Amino acid sequence: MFRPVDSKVNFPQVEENILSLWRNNRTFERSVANRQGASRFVLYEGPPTANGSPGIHHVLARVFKDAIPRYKAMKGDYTPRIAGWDTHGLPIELEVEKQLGLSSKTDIEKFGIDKFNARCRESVFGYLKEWEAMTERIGFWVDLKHPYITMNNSYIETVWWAMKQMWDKGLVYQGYKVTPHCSRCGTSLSSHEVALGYENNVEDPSVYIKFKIVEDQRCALPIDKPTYLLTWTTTPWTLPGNTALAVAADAEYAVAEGDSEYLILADVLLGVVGIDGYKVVGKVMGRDLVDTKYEPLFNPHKYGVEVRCPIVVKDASGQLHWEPPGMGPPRVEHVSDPLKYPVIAADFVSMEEGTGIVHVAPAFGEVDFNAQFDNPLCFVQPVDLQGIITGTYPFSGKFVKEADPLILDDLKSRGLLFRSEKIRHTYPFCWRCEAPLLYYAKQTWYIRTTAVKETLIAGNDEINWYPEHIKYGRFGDWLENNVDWAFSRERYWGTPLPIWCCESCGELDCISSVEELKNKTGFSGLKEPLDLHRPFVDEVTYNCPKCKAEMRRVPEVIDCWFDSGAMPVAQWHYPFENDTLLEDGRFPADYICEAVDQTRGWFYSLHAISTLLFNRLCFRNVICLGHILDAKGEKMSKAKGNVVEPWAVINKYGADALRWYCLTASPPGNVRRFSEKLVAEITRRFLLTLWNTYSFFVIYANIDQFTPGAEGTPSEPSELDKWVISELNQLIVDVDTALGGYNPTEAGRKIENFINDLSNWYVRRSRRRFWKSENDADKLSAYNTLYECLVTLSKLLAPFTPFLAEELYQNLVVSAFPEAPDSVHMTDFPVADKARIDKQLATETRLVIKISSLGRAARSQAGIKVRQPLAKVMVKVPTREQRSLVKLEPQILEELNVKKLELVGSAAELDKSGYEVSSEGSLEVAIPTEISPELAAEGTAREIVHRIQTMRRSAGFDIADYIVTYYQGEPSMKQVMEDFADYIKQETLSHKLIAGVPEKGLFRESYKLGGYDILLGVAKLN
RNA sequence: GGGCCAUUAGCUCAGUUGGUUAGAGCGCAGUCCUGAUAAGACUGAGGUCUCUGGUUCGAGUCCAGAAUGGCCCA
Repeated sequence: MFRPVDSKVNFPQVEENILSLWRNNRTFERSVANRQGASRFVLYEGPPTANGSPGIHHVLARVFKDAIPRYKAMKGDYTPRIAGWDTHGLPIELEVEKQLGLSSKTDIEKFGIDKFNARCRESVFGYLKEWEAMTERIGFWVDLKHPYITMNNSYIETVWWAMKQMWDKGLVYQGYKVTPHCSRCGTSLSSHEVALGYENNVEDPSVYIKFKIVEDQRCALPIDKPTYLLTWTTTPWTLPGNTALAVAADAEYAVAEGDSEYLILADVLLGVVGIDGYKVVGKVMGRDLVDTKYEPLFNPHKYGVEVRCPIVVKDASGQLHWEPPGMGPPRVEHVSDPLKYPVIAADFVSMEEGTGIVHVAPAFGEVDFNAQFDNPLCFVQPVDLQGIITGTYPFSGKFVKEADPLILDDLKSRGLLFRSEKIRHTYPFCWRCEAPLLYYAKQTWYIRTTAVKETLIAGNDEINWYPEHIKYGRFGDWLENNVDWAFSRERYWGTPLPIWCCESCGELDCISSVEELKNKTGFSGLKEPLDLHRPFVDEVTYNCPKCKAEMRRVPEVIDCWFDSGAMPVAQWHYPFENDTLLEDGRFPADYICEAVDQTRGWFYSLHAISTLLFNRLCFRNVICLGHILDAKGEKMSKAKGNVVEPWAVINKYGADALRWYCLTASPPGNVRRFSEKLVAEITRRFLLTLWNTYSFFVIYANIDQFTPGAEGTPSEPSELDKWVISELNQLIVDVDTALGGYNPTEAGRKIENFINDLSNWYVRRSRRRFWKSENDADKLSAYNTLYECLVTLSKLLAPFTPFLAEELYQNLVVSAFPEAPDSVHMTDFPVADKARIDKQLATETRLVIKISSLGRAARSQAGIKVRQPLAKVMVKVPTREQRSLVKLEPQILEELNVKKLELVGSAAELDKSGYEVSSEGSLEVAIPTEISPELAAEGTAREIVHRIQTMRRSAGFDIADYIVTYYQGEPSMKQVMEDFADYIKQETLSHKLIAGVPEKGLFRESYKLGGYDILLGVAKLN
């Protein structure tokens, strides 16, 4: 006996039961352990940034992370899966700042870095609990008891080791980077924070400035009047930092003559700028303006500001680098007056706004800054980190925005301001304090990833990307445009940069382990218990190996992307432990899966770090997921209130419904719109269809005491059985192939189609076989067949809907075979028996289904219900398909409720009157519309059976209860009851049919059938 | 400003190497079937396959450009 199954099911409840079964039996651990010794399949879990509750997009990723290893485990691989948590980083700091009401770095330092970091540590743990609960509930099997945690000392120590490897290879250097900087908070902002603070309709100056040419190299400009290059800017305060002007080489520039001067600007922008009173007297190509020299607007020598002249050099690998790329203070070279700045060519010059000549200030803009790599430029920084103008300008000491009008006044007085207007545009502000952000070049630590660029690109060739376009698209492009990794952050809660610097001579030293640190001469300051975070490691000092002065740690921490990218080694505390890691199969990963934003995040940091450290690939296969939007296609955000809460969905529909949605609803790489409706639809269309088939099987198998695998009556598979078994084996092939190719979506869709066919054709056409009273070979075959389908399905579904699969398996297999593995997740993945795949039978059955469909359409057109038997159905099919039809004739006769099938050769035979025809393509199906009295009587009998069946159900009888049926009606009704007595008794499990008024108190109903009245009553037999 | 992806019915998605009349599910209207079914069948309404060019005997499919949306980077 199988445990009885109610057709009314509460999936969340079923899942909770399975969860406790797994918990009690330690099923996950055992499903891994029982494959020990087999070849390893490695999943790297990209550690979620534990700075908030898990959202629906996290569920999506975790479901994809789960499905593939479950499949591989069933295929026989050893698949330990380790959880991980990303615990460092700015998002966590910001959350704590908010909790504590702090708003700047000064605030944090006043509060105390030790106390601040302690709060960060606490805050992270709060979220881990929630993540663990979610992870377990959605059935993501991963070892949560032994996770790697990026803030652990052992993890940090490996990150230090990794850093030192790169240091020793000469890949770490200090350089400059332009970052969005908040002058009030005294810190850079991450791009994410910048995105929070954009404001539209900000009023700013829109000014045209003239730069006077002092040396004309190539284009023979007129010399009778001064000549000016006309530029446009919205940030006048950056003008003192100007050291170059950029033009587009291929664009045409106009030389316009005015009363006392010539102006040069892009020809196509003449109309936009508007230069009334000037006359175009010549044209010059941008490339011919290059190397023209002009006079600084504000000569830094004159205003006490340093001029730095970085030098571009070629390194050993042929790469160009801006000097100083190494350690130590930036090189300063004396440049004597007269100071002249150059015109350069650049591809960022826009021909859509401005003048086609772009003001370049390397201290203040990223493109400006990067222009130095192509051209030797001076570097002038007249603004400090508080946003105050330095030097001795007339506007020194002012905040940059306040200096704007003073700068313009000064230029105007010197005749260099061509025009001054206002503009409204979008500009970023600090989301915390609303100060305008300044793009500002600051010193930063870099990893020279460009040194291994070619290896990074070559390594990518070996990675399988799903979807494929990421490989040479988003990821490949990213690698092609590789720039050195700016990996330091001026923050508190992160892996401290393990670099110590001599206070006196500037000597730098990179530390690779705690042990190494402790062995330094003059070492002191390390407290127990050991905590490798700030401020504790900041206390550690030792003697400079060169000058014996004190070595102190540099203040920065490491970008948390470096933490997570180091997980292949750091999770194992390599090389301090697990030193065989690289050879024993634990590296690289076979599979990783994250969303598409990780191309520049984790996908890159993994790839880069493993290439830098080992010159090896880090992952072989990667599924790259698209983002989830709300039902309207809008981004989910707390502010909009359109965030889907995963718990709500899971508690209502269950984890399997959500999992199935994630895996099959749309291609994984696409953006998807999520709505609860779609999960509800999956429950109805897929899960309930399967459940009903399962519950149907259990109900009848228990009535008939079917025992799977029992000896006895030999079963004789019908054509229907052979067909569904053929489809089942084909399904195994398809699902296996798709999952092997990292395509759960296609695999799932195939399963969905099969379950539809199983329920809506196999079971529908087989119902009578289960229902009939004889226990013959045909019935046994039906049971065996449906049983095989359901058991195989439970295994095929295990990676997708692990709960439902387990429920089926426990009831259908474990209960009947005590020696079987005690979980579906410990079984072997089904192997197709290709001998049982009959492609011809599949095609033939498709044809039968099609003909049945056309037959029903013809009935519908004629207005004759299926319950009314008809004499025949006439079918026109191509000759070669006629034989198939004869073989499968019984299926058509029963489905269409007709007495015989007639094959005809031409349409003319069908097209006579008295017939209703329905056709599609070359297929034509016709039914006679005439109903003989005999057929009508039989139809009435079936109608009566149907009514009695409905009454049985309404009366609440059990399916197997025997009853007595009473009837009273007009003579024709009575006649039918008598003529079809055996049939009616058999179909309705009526022990007797009694003519007479049904007793009062019985369940009774009166009907009008074909114009005649009949009163029916049913009573349960004791 | 650059790159990648998407755009097929009201909604969610299929649509193979270019080849009959572009499909499914949901939703809507109606009819039917049903002692497994919260289901199913049939019919109907609903498509300029985002647009514009091009290649071809033939384009939803290939090419070019544009629009809209999303993501990433500036």
